[in-house]
This record gives sequence, structure tokens and C-alpha cells, in this order.
Amino acid sequence: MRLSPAVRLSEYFMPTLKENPSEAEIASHRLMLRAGMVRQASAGIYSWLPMGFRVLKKIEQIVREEQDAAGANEVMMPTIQSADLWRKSGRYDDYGKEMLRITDRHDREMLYGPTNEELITDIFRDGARSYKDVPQMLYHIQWKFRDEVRPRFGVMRGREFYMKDGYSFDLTVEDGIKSYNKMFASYLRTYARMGLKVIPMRADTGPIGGENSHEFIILADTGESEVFCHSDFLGLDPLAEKTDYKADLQPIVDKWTAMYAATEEMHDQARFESEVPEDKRISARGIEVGHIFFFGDKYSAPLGAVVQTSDDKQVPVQMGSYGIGVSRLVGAIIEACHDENGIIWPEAVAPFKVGLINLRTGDDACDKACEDIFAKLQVMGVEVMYDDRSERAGVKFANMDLIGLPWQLVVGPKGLANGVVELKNRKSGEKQELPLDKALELVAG
RNA sequence: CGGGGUAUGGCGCAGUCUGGUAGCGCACCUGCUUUGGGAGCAGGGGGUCCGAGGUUCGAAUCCUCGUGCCCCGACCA
Repeated sequence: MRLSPAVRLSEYFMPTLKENPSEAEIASHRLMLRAGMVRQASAGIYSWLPMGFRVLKKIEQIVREEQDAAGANEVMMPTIQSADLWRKSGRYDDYGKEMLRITDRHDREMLYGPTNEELITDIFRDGARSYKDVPQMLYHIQWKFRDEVRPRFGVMRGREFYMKDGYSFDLTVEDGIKSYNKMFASYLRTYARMGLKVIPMRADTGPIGGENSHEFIILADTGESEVFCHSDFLGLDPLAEKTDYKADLQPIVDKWTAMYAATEEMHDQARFESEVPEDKRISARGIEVGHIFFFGDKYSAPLGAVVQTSDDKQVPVQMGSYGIGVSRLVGAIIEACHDENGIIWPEAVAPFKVGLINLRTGDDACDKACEDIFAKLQVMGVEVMYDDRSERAGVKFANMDLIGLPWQLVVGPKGLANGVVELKNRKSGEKQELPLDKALELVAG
């Protein structure tokens, strides 16, 4: 999907709010409403307005690229599923009220999918017969619905949410772990590309048990749960070297699981203190932005997803599932990246890279200079939002800080008279007056 | 699902106790003056006061029953 490379604010739909809506408690929820990214449709259900939708699509695209790079194949499954499938896995009765159940005109029982293990297993079972059909990894990015008792925190804990979920299919447990490791490595890259510091933490595997389940957590003051980890995690960079998915990825997994990291539920204070030197101990708030899980034949066995081995046996495939909360990430990134004035987008997910501010719309020199810059940025392939409205300077500055584009290019009559424009970096707050060419160069870099 | 709040114009709120036919700030529209960090003056538009019953000459206000939304907890991507 191609996003519009440039917009004029006078023609855009970005209803910003000066005051905080009373229903929004945490920063990301407040800022998303104030910046005109989303509007609540009902509890835990949101409409995505143009700018919020752009960010959602950018995150989705990064997820997609990294899934593809790891060798997963994209599919698209429906939001509405049949109850029959869920009866086979036994989850139709287990899932409880969180599952939104629907009856169609023929009184057939349907449901709005809260997840897709059953459907994907059914699809795989239908299309794979032989050990030669594995390994296989399938993923899709789709809306899901869980009828949470208490939705909150805006899009971070909505009832309807956009999620990437992937599934791996292998012949043996050993191969299954290899697939798990691929996803582990690709997740590290995915979050790093979004400008996030992510820490994999051993997750509670529940009744199934086993070592192979990790939650991917980012640190943010307003995070939902308490986490404990070694501070050296923050110095690791998953993008420092290329990830070779054909190679053995166990060293990468080992490197990222060697140091102590645990959520509240899994935390062991004694171990924490013995394994991590005092000055390296981080105890902070975290937000879960992904979860990976190897669960063997839990679904393949009851649903009959078997393949034939080279010695003529039928064996259920070994499966894993891998989730990334795409819509949740929009909120999570804001939680990790904002200040008192508004959002501070990491460049990779920013709705636009540059905000072009015309300080005096209607002034010939300013209008002409801005139109020229607006056109040049498009030629350079730099996504730009041009504030061409006849608002006062203060309004434009405040608005641009609120929506948090990485760069603000400010064009006013005073600067133009001296042959300069002002370039402000939203993150550092640093402002510099530069000749236009120089400013464009910096922005493009 | 337990506990607590709240519902008045697009947003934030007052008015409810003590009933008399709705108000303030922001936003919006028009005009003039302004113009480098959320302008000033003047004029203007917009509200079934969450819903349904009831009490009353009269209900945003009192009573009853619903509903939406938010917060804390338990639960979760």
C-alpha cells in the first residue's frame, strides 16, 4: 500500500484538540485523541483518522517486511469464523465471554476471531500432506476482537485490535525450535526498526510448560506491568549485523536470553540480585508488544494436521505461534516517545518526515518559497506535511509539536529576507537557521 | 465480574443541594485590527441538558427504572 507522499494541512483531515478529553488517562491515549489520530467509536473500539492510519500502516509494513525476510508467507484469513472449528479444538467452550459470538440468518453459530490457531491449522491441514511440505511459516495481519471486560488505555488495550499473527509448522520439535528462533530474531529486528528498545522476557507458558515462550517488552514509564532486567540490554543493537535466516540462529537467541529479564509474574528477586550487579539492575515499567510461543501439537493433533514422514508414518506437525500487536504498538511507541508538548515520532513510523510551516500564509514571498520547498521535498522523496493554513504562528508551532513530526521546516518573512529558513529537530529541540539548500540536505539525510 | 465515579453545544466545565424554561472558556462563522510560540475588539450560529416513566401549574434540577462512558481491582496482545 502506497501512502500519499505529501499533504497540505488546509486539505487534510486532522481534527486536533487543544484540551485533554476527560476520558483519556494515559499519555498515548490523550495524545492520539488530541493529535486527531483516532476517535473512539465505542468502548475499546476506534476509528482511525488519516494520520493515525498512516502510522498504523507504517508499523504494519515494517512488520510485513521483517516477516517476509524471515521466510514467512503472508495470507489473509477472515475476521468471522465458524464455531465448528473451535469445537474441534475444544476452545469454543473454554474461551468464555471474551469471544464475541454471532448467529447468522440460518442460525449458524459464528464468531469474530479473537485469534487464528484453529483456522490456520485447518488451512495447513488442507494444503499439506508430506514432510516435504514443511517447514512452513504463515502469517496474516488482521483485525481481531476480544470482548475485554474492561477495555482501557485507548488503542493499547482495545477490544478490537490489529494484529500480526504468524504460525510455524515443522516435522520435529528440533525443527520447530529453529522456526521459533527465526521469529525470535526477526522480532528483535522489527522493533529495532521502529526505534524501540525491546527486551525479550521469559513468559509464563501456563499449563503447556516448556522454555519456548517469550514476551517482547519495551520500557515506558506508563507501562502496564513491572519488569526487571539487566541494563546491558539497552546497549544491544539487533540491526548492527545482518541476520542470516539460513544460518543457525541459536547464538542470537542465546545472546538475548543470557541476561536476566523478567516480568512481575516470572520475577525471582534472589536470582535477580545474584545474577545482576547492583548498578546494572533495572526495575521499570514495561509494555508487552509481542509474544512468541512454541506449543507443539496442541492444535495439530485434535485438528488432524498431520504430514506423512519418509518412512510412511502420519505425524502431527509441531507448531508455534507468533503475535505482534500492531495497533497496540501505535500507543506503545507514543508511551515511549513523547514529552509535555506532544508526540515525538521515531522517523521510521512518523506519519510524515517533515512539517513545513508557512509562518505567513498570504505573503507572496513566503507562499512562493513554501510551494517551492513543498515541490522539492516531493521530488527528493521526503514525506511532507505542509501547514498552509492561515493560522497564527503560535498555533502552527504548537500543532506541529503536538503531532510530533521529526523535522519542522519553518519559513517566515524575516528569515527569507536573510536568505535562511529555520530547521527544528522535534526530538532534541535543536533549532538552526540555515540556507534552504543546507536545510533540505539535512532533512534528506 | 466486584468496587467507585460521571453523563449539560465539537472539547473542557458551571448550573442540580434550595424546581421557574440553559450559561462560561476554547473551538466554529462574519468584519476590522493584528501577525516568529495556542492574538484583540465587535457581531453571530449551534444544545431532544443520556433515555424512558413518574411527581408538579412548571423538571437539567426531585423520584423510579434503564443505558453509555471513565477510574481502581481481577483478567489479557
